[in-house]
Amino acid sequence: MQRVTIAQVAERAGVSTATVSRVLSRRGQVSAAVERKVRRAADDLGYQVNVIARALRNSRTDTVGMVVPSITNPFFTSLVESVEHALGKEGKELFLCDARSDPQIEARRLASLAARNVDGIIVSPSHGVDSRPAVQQTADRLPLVQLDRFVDGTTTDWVGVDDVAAMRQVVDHLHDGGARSAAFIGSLMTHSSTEQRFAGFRRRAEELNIEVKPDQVLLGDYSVEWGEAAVARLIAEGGLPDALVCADDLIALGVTRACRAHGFAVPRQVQVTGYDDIEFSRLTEPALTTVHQPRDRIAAEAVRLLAAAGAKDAERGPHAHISLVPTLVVRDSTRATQAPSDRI
Amino acid sequence: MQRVTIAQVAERAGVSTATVSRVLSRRGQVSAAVERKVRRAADDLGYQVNVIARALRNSRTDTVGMVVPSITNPFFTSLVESVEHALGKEGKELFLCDARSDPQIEARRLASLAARNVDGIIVSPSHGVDSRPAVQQTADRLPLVQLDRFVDGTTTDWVGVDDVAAMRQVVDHLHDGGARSAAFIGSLMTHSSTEQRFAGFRRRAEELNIEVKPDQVLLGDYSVEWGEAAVARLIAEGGLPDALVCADDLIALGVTRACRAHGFAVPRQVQVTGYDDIEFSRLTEPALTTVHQPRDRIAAEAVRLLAAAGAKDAERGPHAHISLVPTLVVRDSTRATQAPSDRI
DNA sequence: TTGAAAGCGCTAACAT
DNA sequence: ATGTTAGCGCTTTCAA
Repeated sequence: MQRVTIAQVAERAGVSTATVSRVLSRRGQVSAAVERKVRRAADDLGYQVNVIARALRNSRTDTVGMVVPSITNPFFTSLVESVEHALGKEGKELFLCDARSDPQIEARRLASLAARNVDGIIVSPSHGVDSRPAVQQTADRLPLVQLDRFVDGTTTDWVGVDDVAAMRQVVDHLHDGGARSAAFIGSLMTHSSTEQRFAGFRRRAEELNIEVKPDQVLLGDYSVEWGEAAVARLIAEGGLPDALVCADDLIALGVTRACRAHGFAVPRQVQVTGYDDIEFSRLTEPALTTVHQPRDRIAAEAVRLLAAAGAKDAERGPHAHISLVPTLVVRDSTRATQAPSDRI
Repeated sequence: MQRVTIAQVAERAGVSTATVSRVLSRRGQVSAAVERKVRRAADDLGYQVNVIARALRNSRTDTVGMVVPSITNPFFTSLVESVEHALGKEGKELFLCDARSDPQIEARRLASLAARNVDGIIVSPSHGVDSRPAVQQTADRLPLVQLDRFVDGTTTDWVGVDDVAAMRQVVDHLHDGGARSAAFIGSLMTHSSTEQRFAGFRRRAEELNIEVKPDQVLLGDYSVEWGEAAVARLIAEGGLPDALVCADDLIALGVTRACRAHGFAVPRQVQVTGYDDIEFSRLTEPALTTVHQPRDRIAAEAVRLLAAAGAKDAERGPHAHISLVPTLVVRDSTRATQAPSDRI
């Protein structure tokens, strides 16, 4: 149970602690013979570095913190997986925190990560406004990249997708399938993703003369339950439009299910689209047409930005906003494109 | 960017670092006046403890490590959520690692957690045999609890559900619905969950005279894809039995989907059951009958065991195996019970 | 009640 | 090429 220290290794190998350190952290010159002795002794004793002590000394932990709104949302878990993978290549580890969509918990997590001396933080903020103080404060102390969502009025690096361009593709596709009216089902406008997605949706719908009734813009949260509830409400208030555009796949899953439950055929009577392309989106009946986010790419860019920020350190350069273009994945919840009509 | 240290707070408050420490870690006696001065100074400077330094000194981190086979499996993420919640009440944080179902990665994660001086480790081992050395070695150094799955031949605390009892309920229910033949679709027998679940399934099937053809026990992995592939294989090799019993919900999701795709009505022609009760299990068409695992309870017990192990420290008491009884959640993928036949 | 000082395990000057 | 030593920021004796 007693931890083996560098001093014990040094004693056993008959050298100084400095030499052991040099060997084990592969810095500085050591003769082959001594190196062998040291490694031998370390193995015999089952030595393991004390990362804590090393971190205190180096003020570097080779650890990156990540905070996501919900660890049970498959989009975020797959994003986490991508980030962990990208970090692995740099020899860094990930410290993952779940904010439970609560800016207060989020603030605590951020503070705690900072106190742990993580080398940088990747955060997908829970709230477009309320997350600001904590995110900004954290960004002032150490490298921070916002992922997917961002907080209003903060100046930090950001990586995500071009929601407006994505929604343009979605609306075009629905229009090709014959949709002339549509509803939007999203979360409250409490974070940038919904805002952007809605803006993109609305703009393109207008351009294509697709009718969007004001009371057919329904805002709740990113959950299956909300998707189900929204459809019930639409039906109660006068029926469904040609298409239901959802701000994420969880909502779309609930929407699809509710449509079928209420006897509406998807996509024959009503087309449905999601966003994110989580694994389960292909499993529902019918499989969901959705927007695929290039997670690996997003993760790679985030890690790169973090590394860059860590390097320059003192001088805070201008911040980067990297937005990648997502692709539309057409499955069975929308109507097959019949010879796309000419559009301007 | 410069971190505020206890020394700066001490200077500003006009006291010694020892006093500051006493105030901030609320140990030892300090006069009210001095306490106020110190808190004031700390606030002014925006002081935050350096968890690293504290950990080095105390050799306690108030952090628990958790290693799961796959962070994209919703069962594990919801388990993680429960664990994090339970730990929060103890003022501890969670360091989460994904082993990607690979014992080698798992071993690295465990070593890295140990090196980080976590106070304890919760692990759901990736492999029933290959995970042994790393798990055992780690358990020798610090408090460790296995969750859900366990490694063959290790002696550590364990918390999970009674798979055999659960499968008994499943088989009884299917039998009530008229099933007289069944197939089992699981992962390779590389971890305890499948083993136990299969054992429970087989025993009860025998007792009830339900036919299980040897070539209708199909083993792959815990994934939707495998569920789909398994059904294709069954159909190719002579058709489906009355019931398809799956070792987890992901498999069952794939199985259900494949059945429908091949034109088999669920549950009219073939009944399907899952295991875990992940959120998505109620979303498929038809919603899945499955075994609900009491995650919060499992998490709470695990945290309790860890705390206990951390306390006694020196003397390693006997290890606890806590198995909770899960409940069957009947949905639409099995036939409604018509007046249960008398069983012995 | 408060302060001085040692030391947790490690690394990096600096010295040899 | 190797050793000596100071010190990262904190807590905790021990003295006063």
